Amino acid sequence: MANKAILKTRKEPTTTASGAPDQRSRRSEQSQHQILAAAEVEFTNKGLAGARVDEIAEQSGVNKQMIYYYYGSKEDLYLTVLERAYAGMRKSESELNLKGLPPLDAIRKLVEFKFDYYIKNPAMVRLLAGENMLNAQYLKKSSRLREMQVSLIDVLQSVLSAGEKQKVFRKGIDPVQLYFSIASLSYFYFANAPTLSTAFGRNLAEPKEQKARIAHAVDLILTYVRKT
Amino acid sequence: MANKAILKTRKEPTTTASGAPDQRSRRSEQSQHQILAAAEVEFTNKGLAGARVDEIAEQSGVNKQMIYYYYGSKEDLYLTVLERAYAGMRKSESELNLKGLPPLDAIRKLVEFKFDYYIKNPAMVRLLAGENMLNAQYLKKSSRLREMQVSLIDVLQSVLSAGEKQKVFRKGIDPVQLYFSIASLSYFYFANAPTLSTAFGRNLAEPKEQKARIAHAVDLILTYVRKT
Amino acid sequence: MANKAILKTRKEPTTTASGAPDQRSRRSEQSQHQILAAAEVEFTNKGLAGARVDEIAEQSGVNKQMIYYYYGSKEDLYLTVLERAYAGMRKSESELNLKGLPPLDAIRKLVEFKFDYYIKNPAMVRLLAGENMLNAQYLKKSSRLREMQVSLIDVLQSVLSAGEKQKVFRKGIDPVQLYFSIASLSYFYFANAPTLSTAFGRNLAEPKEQKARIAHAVDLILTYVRKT
Amino acid sequence: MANKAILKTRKEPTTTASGAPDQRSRRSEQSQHQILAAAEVEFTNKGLAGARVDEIAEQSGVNKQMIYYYYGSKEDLYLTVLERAYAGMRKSESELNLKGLPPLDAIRKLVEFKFDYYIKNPAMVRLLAGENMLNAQYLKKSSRLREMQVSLIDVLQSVLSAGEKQKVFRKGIDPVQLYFSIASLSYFYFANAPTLSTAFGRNLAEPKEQKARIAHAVDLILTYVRKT
DNA sequence: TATGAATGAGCTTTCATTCAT
DNA sequence: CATGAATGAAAGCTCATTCAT
Repeated sequence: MANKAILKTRKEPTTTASGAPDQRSRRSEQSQHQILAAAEVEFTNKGLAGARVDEIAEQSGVNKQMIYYYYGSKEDLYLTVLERAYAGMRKSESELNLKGLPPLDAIRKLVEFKFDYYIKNPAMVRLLAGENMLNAQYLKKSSRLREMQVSLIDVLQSVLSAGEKQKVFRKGIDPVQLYFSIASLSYFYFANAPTLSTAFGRNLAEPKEQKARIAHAVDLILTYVRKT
Repeated sequence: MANKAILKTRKEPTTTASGAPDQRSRRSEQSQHQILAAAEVEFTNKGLAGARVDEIAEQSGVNKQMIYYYYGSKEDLYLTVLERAYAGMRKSESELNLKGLPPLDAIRKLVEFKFDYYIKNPAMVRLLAGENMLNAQYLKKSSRLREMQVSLIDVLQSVLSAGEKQKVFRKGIDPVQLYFSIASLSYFYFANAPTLSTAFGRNLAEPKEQKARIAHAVDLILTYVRKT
Repeated sequence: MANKAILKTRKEPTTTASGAPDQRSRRSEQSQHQILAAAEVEFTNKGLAGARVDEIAEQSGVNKQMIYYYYGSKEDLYLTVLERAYAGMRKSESELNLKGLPPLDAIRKLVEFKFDYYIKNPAMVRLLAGENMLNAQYLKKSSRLREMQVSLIDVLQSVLSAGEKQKVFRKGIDPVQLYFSIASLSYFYFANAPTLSTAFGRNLAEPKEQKARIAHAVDLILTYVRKT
Repeated sequence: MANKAILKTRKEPTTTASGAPDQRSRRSEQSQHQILAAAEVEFTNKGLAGARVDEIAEQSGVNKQMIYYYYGSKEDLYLTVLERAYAGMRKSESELNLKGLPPLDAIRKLVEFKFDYYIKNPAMVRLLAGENMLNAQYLKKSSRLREMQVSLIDVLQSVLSAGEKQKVFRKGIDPVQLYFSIASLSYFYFANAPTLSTAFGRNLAEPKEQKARIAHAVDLILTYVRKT
């Protein structure tokens, strides 16, 4: 538990040391970074229950005890990995700048961005899947995670309003429902690639398959929002 | 491993005993059924790695050894649970009878069915999520699972052709892409309900939310297929 | 434990039913025989600790419970196998009829018999090895086994006396020591064949190797007893 | 399996640390040594199948997990015990220095050495017996064991040649056959002491019995090699 | 900070034995 | 006599965590 560890010995990870870090903290930062990198791989591949602390230690090249020194427990380490993954995604979303685009282009870009993000960050899909298997209990537990806004809804609302005003979009589109749909189309493809590839005898990881899928999704969404 | 167990002493589960089962086999069947029921709950809630054989034994009210007697190993039991879940879903799909309906109604029914199935069989979503985390390795391993056809594609193809002929559907819709989209919309909603509910501060498990979601999904898909 | 079982439900094995056995006892006898045959193989191959009751049941084609019905416990079954093996060997020894032969021929025959017996009854060697690993505890426990005389010592004594009288043997040969030596030469070769074959890169199970070995042993022993 | 463990996390036992071992490795070495000592007793007394890891842990006074930490598995631990026992015996054999002795003395010394070694290393006999029950499978598996030469054959060959040249030995003695005979006489006596003591009502472990036995064996072998 | 060693609870699985029919 | 089902103790092994330096 995160709480337990904090009450005991958990060192605040030296993520953003103000001023110039000396040699010691630089080495420390490197260790922490290596642990996180290995942990992300391990948790991503095997989930929280399936992940092994020994494996993370070995893969990171760092002594096992250091994991406890820096992160307190396996669960806390998992939480840190999860927080960073969410933070990275939120950051990318916030850098999208859809508002400046023509509404149709904005929607297209959003759909493509969603697919793109999972292609470039496959860990995210699996971390989400794992966290959902755990009923989002770590997401709920983390104050840092709870603070992260899903800013896209507001942006989407703006885009929809603009599109409506410009008479290119139909009226009354619920931004949350639309966002869910866009999220569904992108997430599902990557999260279920293993079973789908097996059941359909196609390799969904191939770029060609991915492009066709994205094109279809864009088509589907744009057809929906467009004023007929 | 299924193979290992079969090579040893695994009893063939008495699924379909020809003729009237006597008292003994009836009790045996009951034990097997109780094990399966408890196993489904456990694997669904915690995944393969997180599931505990002890817990399955306790919840099923059956001696732990019986699990090994009937199913050989934890992995084999998981595989059996997975096979049954898939079989149940395929069976439901095969009973859909979409071909007799007007094309638009058929598509609507298919979308609603997908949502409905997950509402009534929440285990399926989580088993799929878990199996995808394991890269579909058990799906690949099982010959029974590999044989199960995804019959819906053919049906969907027929419906699309009919709709096209009747000039109610647009031309050139890829049935697989459309099926993926329908599957995405339904699966995502349930698989990601925990994180979505947390992040959006809404309880997606509420019937009202579900109905709104289904309506949106139907709208999205029908708008797409309809000839404009 | 044999004692425990006898106090409870152990059926006296129907080994020698006086008069004509009816159908029931014939089937019973067959079951018992099949169990014993499979048990001998299992205990011979794996020793008492390594043997599996399940395996004996499967190999014998008899229900596992029958093993307990007839023999009480795994240990009792082992004891029965051991007793029968010893009895068979003692019987063969008693049928040797060395006394009628010229002393030198008698000794030669004894040596050859010892080798021969292990060739034809390889189980005996391994049962002896196993029982020695257990510090002969079952041999000690069994009254039937304790009663079995090693009649060969008396015979050997007679042969040595005769040889001495006929001036073909040296004087003062200790029959027990000589017997031990003969037993050593034969037993060792078979009991240690696996490690010897491996360490020396020769296959001691080959007839040619065996014949050479027997010839040497005969030579060794006869050279010893002969009057010079 | 040795391989499996090595592929995983088995620590290389710190047998010969170059340089001065610090306190930490000294404690580690002690733990490893205690485990080995207890394991030798357990495997010697009960064989591989009968031995209990719990018992080894308890007798060694070391946490059970340490056994897996240092040796990987029960089988690997057994293999290590076996390797060490063989290595010790081969080392003693190599230190015999028979070549400098008069041929008859050399043979006598060899016979006495064989008996002596088993008297001083009773574990060896039982480990050999156990390994033979397992068809020498660990002996075969171990590359270290396969490399250990049975140097005595060469030495024996030299001695026999010298004896022949000096006209004290008969011609044409096969060194391997002679070695087998010497090995038989010594091994059998100790390996079968439990059953022999029981069957003959004598306690073969008594020094007096042992001395008489050795004298007989020496007599037997020397009579054989001597030129008449 | 860093490391190897150690711990104890708990995990999956095995096995001899017994029950109930 | 015979059978499949059931039992409980214990086996080998794993794993997150902590100790000691």
